Amino acid sequence: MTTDRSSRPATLGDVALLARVSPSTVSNVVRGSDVVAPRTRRRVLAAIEELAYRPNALARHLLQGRATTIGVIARDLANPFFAEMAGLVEREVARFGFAAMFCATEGDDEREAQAISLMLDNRVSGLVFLSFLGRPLDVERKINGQVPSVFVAAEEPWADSVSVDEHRGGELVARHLIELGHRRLGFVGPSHPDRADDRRMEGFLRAAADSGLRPTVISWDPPDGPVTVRGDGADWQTILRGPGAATGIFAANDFAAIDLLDVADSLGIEVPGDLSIVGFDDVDMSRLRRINLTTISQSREALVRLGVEALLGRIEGRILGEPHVTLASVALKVRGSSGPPR
Amino acid sequence: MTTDRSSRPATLGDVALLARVSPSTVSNVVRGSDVVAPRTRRRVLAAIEELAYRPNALARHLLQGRATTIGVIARDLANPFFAEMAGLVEREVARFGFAAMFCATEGDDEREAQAISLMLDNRVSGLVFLSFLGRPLDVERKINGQVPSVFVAAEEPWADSVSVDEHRGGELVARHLIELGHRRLGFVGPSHPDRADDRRMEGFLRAAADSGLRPTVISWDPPDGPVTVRGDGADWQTILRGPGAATGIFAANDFAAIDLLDVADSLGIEVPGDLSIVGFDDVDMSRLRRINLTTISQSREALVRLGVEALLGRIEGRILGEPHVTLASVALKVRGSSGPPR
DNA sequence: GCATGGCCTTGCAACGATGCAATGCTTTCT
DNA sequence: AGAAAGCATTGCATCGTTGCAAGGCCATGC
Repeated sequence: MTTDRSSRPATLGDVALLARVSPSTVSNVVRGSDVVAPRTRRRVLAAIEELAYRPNALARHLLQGRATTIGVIARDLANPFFAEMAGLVEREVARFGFAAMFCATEGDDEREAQAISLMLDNRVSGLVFLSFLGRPLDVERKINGQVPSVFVAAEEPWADSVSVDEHRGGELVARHLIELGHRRLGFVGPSHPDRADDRRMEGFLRAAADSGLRPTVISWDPPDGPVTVRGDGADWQTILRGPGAATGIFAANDFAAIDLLDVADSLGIEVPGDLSIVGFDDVDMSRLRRINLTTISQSREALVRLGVEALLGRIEGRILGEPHVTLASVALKVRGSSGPPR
Repeated sequence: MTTDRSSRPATLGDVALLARVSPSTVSNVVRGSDVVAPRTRRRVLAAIEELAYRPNALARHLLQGRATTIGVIARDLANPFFAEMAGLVEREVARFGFAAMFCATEGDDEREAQAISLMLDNRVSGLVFLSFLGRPLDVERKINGQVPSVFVAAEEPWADSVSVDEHRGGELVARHLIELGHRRLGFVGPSHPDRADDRRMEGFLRAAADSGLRPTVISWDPPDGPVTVRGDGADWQTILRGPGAATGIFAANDFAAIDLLDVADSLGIEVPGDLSIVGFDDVDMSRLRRINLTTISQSREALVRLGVEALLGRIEGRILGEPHVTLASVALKVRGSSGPPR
């Protein structure tokens, strides 16, 4: 009746005692088995109510060898693109009764390794990786097929992945800029062999080459911290200033693009008058009038939904066999940061 | 030697068998007890290595009655302010060996209740709430003193909390605008009795009243979704247009401020010429030249650090007694969105 | 009146780790 | 040589739940 102030939470046994049945019967009621007689069930339910009993997930999971928990590993939660996706993953898996553990690695391989261990130790049922990994091979070795994994907005050959057609996105950007009349193109972004950013770049360069253009490229090693532009001065000079300066630049992601916008502003370069900028991701803030960034949009909801679907399929054994890559579509969203060159 | 491809992860018993000792001895080695003889320890360590043994956290936690896991409950991970803090909480608790579970409630009380149950069922050692709750009383009843809890960037009377001096922040904004020469002030923001936003407003109104001013107030009920401005047209007319229109507006948080900026842009109202806008939080994007928002800054790192410190203190029993409120300091950061009225 | 069957209910052995109490094995001292 | 002491190792009960096999009980049928 009154809330029980006893320190220890009630157990199956406590309920059984109060309802004058065996623990097994209580267990049957809790799990909704249909073998329990109605009047017994009612008595047990009353006892459960009275003691505010809740099953101990740890015990259940121990017995079943797996926790109904999904691990989410993101590189950088300070980046709203991934933060929002992390939230979406949690929402999506919660629909199927899974809890979500998470870790933001901030590009630190050490932390990432620890996080994976921690999650494996807790016997998570599956892992969702948002964005790419530090040392993918180490991670593969560590996970060693023990737990179904899926990469969202990234790809690794050894696991399922859901990503957008990065290559095509890059192409769309190049075509857009070329159609506007730009001839001197540029690319800025981090460089990760075989990963998303590089594919965006490849698509961009390929389409440019088809029109006989060779964009200037500024790329940098994957940062240890959050992804920003802030390269050194020399590079910026070649791409932003001087006779050969680009008039249309593709930034590998919206944050790089927005930072670039900031740099352009500080140098007195007008956008889109002097310089057109196109990003990739279509993060929330890109639609603000003050930013108004032309960009490639990808549906974070769709990515996450597809990713979780694939993961649960593996967990439940519905999906078997080789890793599978799901591609979601991309679309160019023209806003105010791109226009014809002067 | 070679990686073991067996499906089942190795257990204490497997290691014991291989090392020809008892499970207890393996346990002693794993837990770093000093009673084990060096040569035995070496043999056990070799076996652990060979089988790639990792202790099953579920079993350990079951025995100890508590998981070394912290639950993080945020209202809205799409809001970078909270998303970043969630990441910081995870980083901070990881330093003490805790894993982090999370849930983004998106303002849905139902989801929040479920999330709390899920975390209690998993026997988390503590809960961190980022921002306020849906129905605080229900939550209190639910948690019922079972688990130490701390509110970060929010306050609830029944638990420890770490927040900034919201009232003083509001004051600073009012003084700033008044010093610039503004006489027609306004406030926009969500209204939650006894919570952060209202305290910001109170501080603002109080300081304004001290100068004989009575700002226009537009507030709205706590949204179910993300926090944005997007009120209806009528309200905006009174505060943004007409003879009594405000020339200096305080928005309860940076997102509201940035949205307001967007509205002002769309109406052709110049900032800061026609209208000064001041926010609260100092989120990352506020420093962008394109946004350049005058705002009240609070250190998210400091808030999280203090919050986790308090929580761990409770968990370890170092801190006892009544709930404690820790206040962190705030500072006005003057940028380009505020200036003297025309 | 006793066996048969059908429902419910219950005992019991796991799951993988922990920690105490108890054991075994040396070694040393008298 | 025998006993005491000391150190290293091990048995065992436990944590809260699950699921199977076995048991109890009642009513029915012959």
